[in-house]
Parts: sequence; C-alpha cells; structure tokens
Amino acid sequence: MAGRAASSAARAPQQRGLDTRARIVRAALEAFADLGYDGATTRDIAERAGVNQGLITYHFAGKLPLWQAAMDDIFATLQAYFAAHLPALADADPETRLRLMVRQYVRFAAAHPELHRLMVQEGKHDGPRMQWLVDRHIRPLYELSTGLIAEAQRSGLVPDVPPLHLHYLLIGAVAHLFVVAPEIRRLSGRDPLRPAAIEAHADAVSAVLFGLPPPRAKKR
Amino acid sequence: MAGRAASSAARAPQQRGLDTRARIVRAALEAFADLGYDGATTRDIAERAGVNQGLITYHFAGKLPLWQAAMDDIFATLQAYFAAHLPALADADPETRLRLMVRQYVRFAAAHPELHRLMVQEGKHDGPRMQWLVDRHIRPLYELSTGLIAEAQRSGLVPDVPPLHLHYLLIGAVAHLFVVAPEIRRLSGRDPLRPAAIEAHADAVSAVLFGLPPPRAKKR
DNA sequence: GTCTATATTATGATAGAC
DNA sequence: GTCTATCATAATATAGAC
Repeated sequence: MAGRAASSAARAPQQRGLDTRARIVRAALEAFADLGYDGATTRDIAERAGVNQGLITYHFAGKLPLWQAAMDDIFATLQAYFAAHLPALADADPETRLRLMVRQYVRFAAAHPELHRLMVQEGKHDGPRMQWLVDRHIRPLYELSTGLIAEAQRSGLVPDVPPLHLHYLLIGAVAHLFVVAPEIRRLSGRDPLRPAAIEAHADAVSAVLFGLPPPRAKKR
Repeated sequence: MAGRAASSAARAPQQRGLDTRARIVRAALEAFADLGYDGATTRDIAERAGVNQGLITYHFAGKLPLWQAAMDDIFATLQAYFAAHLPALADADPETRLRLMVRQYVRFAAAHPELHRLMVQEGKHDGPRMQWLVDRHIRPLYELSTGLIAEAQRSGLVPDVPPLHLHYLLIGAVAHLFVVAPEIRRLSGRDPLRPAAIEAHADAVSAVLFGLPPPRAKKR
C-alpha cells in the first residue's frame, strides 16, 4: 500500500497533468496558427482541448507562456522530424541529398502547415514575441539553412543568388500551397494535402530549384 | 446661389465623406492584414484612420462590409498596377515579357505586402468570407495566371509542372520575403523593402524560375 | 488537477447630440 | 458627417470549491 501509494504519488500526479498540458499545447498550436495571437482565445483553446478555461492559467502562467510553449513544441517537432529522416540519406551524393532534403521539407510543411501559418502570423509585426522567436528558434534554423545553401551554390547545384533571398524564396515556394490549402480546395476542388499532390509539389519545387525532374533525368 | 448651392449639394456633401471612407479603408487594410479579421478591432481601425469608431458604422454597415470594401480596394489596386505596367512591355519577345511580368509582380508584392498578408489570413480557413473572396477576386486571377503559365510551358520557358502548383509556388516564392519583412529586419539587420533588395529578389525569382540572370544571358 | 464562479477590461453595434 | 455615450457581449485572469 505504501509502495503503491508512493509510486502513484510520484507518477500519477504528473502524468494526467502532462497529458492535459500536451492536449492544450496542440490545441493552442492550431488556434494560434488559424487566428493569430490576438484572434485566438483561451476559451477556444480550452474548448478544442476539451478542458476548462481555468486550467490554462494553472498549467501555464497565462496566454503568452502558453504561446511560447506552443512554439517550443512545433520547433521541437520540426527538429525531431529532420533528425529522424536525415540519417537515411547520409550515403548519397550531394545533389541527391539536397533533393531529398527539399522533398522532406515539403512533406513536413504538408504535415504541419501550422508551423508556417504561425511564422507568417508572427513575422509580420515586430515586438517582444517576435524577438523571442527570432532569438530562440528562427536564427539557428536560418544559420543552418543559409550554410547549406552557400555550400550548394559552391557546388553549382542551385542558382547563385543571395542566400537570404533563396532561403525565404524556398520557404514561401514550399509552404504557401499548404498554408492556404482550404482556399485551394474551394478554388480547384482538389486537396493539396493528398499524398500525390504533396509529391507533385516536391517535384515542382525540385524542378524550379535544381532543374527538371528529380529521380529520372530527362534529356530534351 | 441656386447653382452654387446645387453644385455644392451634389459634390461637397459626398466629398468629405469619401475622403474619410478612403482613409478608413486604408486603415482597415493594414489592420486586417496585420491582425486578421478577428484580431483587428473597429476601434483600432478608427484610431489608425484618425476618426471616431462610430463612423465605421455610418460609412459601412459593420465590420464585415468594411472588410469586403477593403478587399475590393486592394484588388483594384492590383488590377490598376498591372494595367499601368503591362502595356509598356507589349512589344517584347515572350521570354522578356514573362521575365518583366514576374519582376513587376515582385515589385507589387514589395509595395503592397498587405495583399498577401490578407490572402494568407483568409486562405487558412473556409467560410463565408473565403467563399466571397474566391468567387469575386481569387478565381479570375487564378484563371489568368494559370493560362499564362500553361502558355509559357508550351514555349518551354518555365518547368513543366502542374500550373496549380507553379502558381502557388510562385506566389509564395515572390511574396513571403516581403510578408515577413519585419522578421527579416530583426534577423539580418537588412530591410527587404529597400529598392536594391527588391530587385535582388526579382533576380532570385527569375533565376530559379527561368534559369540564371535576367537581362544579360550568361552562357557557361 | 480540475472545475465553477466572478472581477475587470475591451469588443461590435447603436442612439442621439451637434 | 462626425462625435460622445452607452448597451450587450465576450475576452483574460483570478479566487476558491471539490
């Protein structure tokens, strides 16, 4: 009884809270991405998470800390995604590796359009939130990306334009289709999040960035 | 006196109102683009326009009609911009004409980042506002753009990928840099809205879309 | 940990003075 | 046409029951 109570006291009091906390974070990601920081309400987030609004103040100190936790979560997801997929292409030639990295990035953007929705929401106006985001998450990714771009340019694999421009050009080229997926559904009746459409978009990005098709080299 | 009163009654009673109405519309464009439909408040819009909040109800029926008027305004600006610039390149060869059109589009996106901010805000979630926007403004532009893309593909000027994908790829590639300009300023210390940066971005888009540099053809 | 109040503030819309 | 004043509603945050 003592042992059971002890283990229960050491685990359960956190476990349920951690589950709830995670559900709130995921609900917050969707809400902030859809409606922006101001547009999203803690009541809406609590409702999406299936919990009471007062719990947000308990698990987080308020709306801003919740937003910060949500941003930490999505960037951790991004990092875990690439950590899981990059080793698989370690033994490819540089061009194939680059093409596959771009394809993985397209797939991630399709699987998590909320990341780019959040980045657009926050990138539009300077302020404490953006400063926090740039220092904590954006700058490290930017350094990594522009480093890879400069290397690819030295190898002649991608056009020799300023890495800053190529970096943001690529983000927009990859993500915009998925960011406005509901618009495209209404406009064309087709769903850009279908696997076939995702691969078609990866082909399209590869074609404009590297030259024509990705696996099969076509001569004409 | 009758004539003066008549002309005054036919003009002045509207003129001041029209000026105020236009100032409100411009303020609304900025607010909706920055904060989204829900995040933007009529009080904030009135303050940006330098008028009282009650005036919005007078000039527009409410928040939604104001949003519609703002969308009509920015798309009219887009149409006027291309109507003013396209005739100048009527007597160029097809490739030069395409390159210049893309450059003009880059310049417009830099001059009016609020258009793309608004499109991202509204393209994310379906609903009556998006339906109105697609039917009234997005679909006609989409038909025009994909028609031009298909023609350019038949001439071998741009990669042969689905026009839907190339259309949204291009929008993202062109506009994202300007949409998140404040982020880039904080990240890099450089302003993407400088004329030199705008032209550099047009060069970058041209390089990835058409192949290397724009005016001077480089052989290697 | 989770819930039900509630205090305070801010929103969209309206009524009426000028 | 433009303003001030106000209503009803909904927001964040907090206090306290369970």
